[in-house]
Amino acid sequence: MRASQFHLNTLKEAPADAEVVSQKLMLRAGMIRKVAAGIYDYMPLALRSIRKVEAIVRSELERAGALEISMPLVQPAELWRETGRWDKMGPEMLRLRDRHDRDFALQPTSEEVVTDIARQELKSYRQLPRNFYQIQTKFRDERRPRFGVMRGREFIMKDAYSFDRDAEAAGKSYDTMFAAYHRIFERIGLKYRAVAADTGSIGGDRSHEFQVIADTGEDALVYCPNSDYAANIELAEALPLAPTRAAASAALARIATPGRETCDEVAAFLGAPLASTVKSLVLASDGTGEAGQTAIWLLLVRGDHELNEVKASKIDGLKAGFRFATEAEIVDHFGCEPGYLGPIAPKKPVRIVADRTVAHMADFICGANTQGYHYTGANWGRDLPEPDMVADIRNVVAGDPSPDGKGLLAIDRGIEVGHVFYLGDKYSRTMNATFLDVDGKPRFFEMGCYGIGVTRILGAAIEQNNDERGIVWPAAIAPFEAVVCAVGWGKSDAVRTEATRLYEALRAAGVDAMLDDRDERPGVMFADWELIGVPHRLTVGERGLKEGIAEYQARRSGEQVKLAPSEAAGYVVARLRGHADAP
RNA sequence: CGGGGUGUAGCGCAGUCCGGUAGCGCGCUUGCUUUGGGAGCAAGAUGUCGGGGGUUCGAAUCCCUCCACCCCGACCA
Repeated sequence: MRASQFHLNTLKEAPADAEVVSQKLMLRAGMIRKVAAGIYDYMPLALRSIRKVEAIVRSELERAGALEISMPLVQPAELWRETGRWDKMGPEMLRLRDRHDRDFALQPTSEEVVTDIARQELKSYRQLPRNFYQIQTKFRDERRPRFGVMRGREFIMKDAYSFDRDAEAAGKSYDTMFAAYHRIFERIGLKYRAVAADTGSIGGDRSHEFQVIADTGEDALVYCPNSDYAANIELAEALPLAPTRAAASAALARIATPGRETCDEVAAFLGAPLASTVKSLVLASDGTGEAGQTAIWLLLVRGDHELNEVKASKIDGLKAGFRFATEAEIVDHFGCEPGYLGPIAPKKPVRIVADRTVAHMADFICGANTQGYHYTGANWGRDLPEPDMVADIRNVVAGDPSPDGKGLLAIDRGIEVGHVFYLGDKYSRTMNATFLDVDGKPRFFEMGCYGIGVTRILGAAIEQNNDERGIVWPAAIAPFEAVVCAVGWGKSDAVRTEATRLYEALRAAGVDAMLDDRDERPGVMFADWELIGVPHRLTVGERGLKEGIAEYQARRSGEQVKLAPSEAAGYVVARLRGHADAP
């Protein structure tokens, strides 16, 4: 490709509404254009990268035995009604009506349609296992789309669905896809981590997210550096930080703590460690109390810990859903406004759930359920009854013991770019999708689903790989692998000849190369290609040619090498393909 | 959905308080000069000032209303 024939449109300044670095850089590089909130044009540069990601995904999925299909973007409501998701999905699913007033949805995912395919196409166990995938535009009407392609409403996703005769076979399909995902992200060239993820209503332990490591990621990834333990913080088990409860040594005392409403403020005021305080969080679950009333819950975590809402949602009584209590409900049950709440003698009965660590605390500090007062020296069993329930309800923090007992946990931030999930018969059962097994009896398919956010990968790659000059693409998904910058294209026959020869040599060697023949000043060319993030650059100019050199520069390291023009193309090829004899 | 904010040229912004018919930088066009890190000079083009309504002799500016976008929160996974 020649730059004079290509479409380049770089900006010195990013649009003011761009928030994260990947969004700013993609806009500045002219890769994407915003059309509406969370909806973008993919310009030629972006589409080249997208196609490269897709090609890697395709080749690894085909190798894993998956078969590509394409399911409709516009899907009839009747299929979604079969599984109940027409109602459950809520406004995130964009709905539309056709001219006959029939309901349709823009696909946010395709379990219903693919299960419908399976129940019609897969009649016999002899046809199993089968794995269908598509790379398709998805639409999810996010309440707050942001971060460019990282959380768009319209995006490109690869979604695969496996069908097996039983759970064991489904486990093998899962493992196959798990391995394929590892190969995919290795080939793309990103630092990533596969972590155990929450399985929601399906249950079991078969769900992993593939997370690109980036400080700006929305997810927290917990891992143990000494073992293979890795989990999303939503799931990561928090052990009690003391193996047993120490004996009480202090007397209960009610202390005036005027205006100190947070654990931080109270600890500082009392000169006590934050870890000696207990934080009170009040939840409400509607319809689960006596006579169908709203039940009020008091959840206790140590002052320096945070509530984990996914874990809370697994407590009996909160499974059907919960919300934070209103201030009126809090005053009604505790006789006191938030800031001074505690588990000792609330005004009305509440269900008290203590985090494991809190259950092992002695002589702790908590609110006194009286405006302006806290207790110190509080002890379970002496000053208040044992908690109604002890559970793991907090987020782990770095330095916590690993659940596998092999060391201390560390935390990274990550961007979820892939998810593998064992579905069981959740969809096949509700949609009555069966095959005839070897014994001649119909059985429900055991299913798995596997997603990769193709467009999100671009954003994640940039979040992980950028510097003050712009994007630093991994070569495998860069829009171009190398660029030849011709300095003085318009006036020098020698430059034109040599730059063209280098470009042709790169192309002949299979390099996806760009020839910058725009006759721009060198600073303009360099700035453009550094912003766009092309990994390898060769510069040919009259000055260098007189000295018999072409200049190489690596985008990531900035390393510069002077080369004989005859060796320059080979040098780039060696660096790209990682040959052992690379200089 | 609640709260806050912003809409002026392709991008970044000033002008709005205090009404007088729109400007700056980048980008774009043409010419000349320049040519190894976002060139210089000169001449130009590009705006329904987010839309609609109102007040006024006159509205980017004041009032009403709608819309879009952004942020925070809640919600969702």
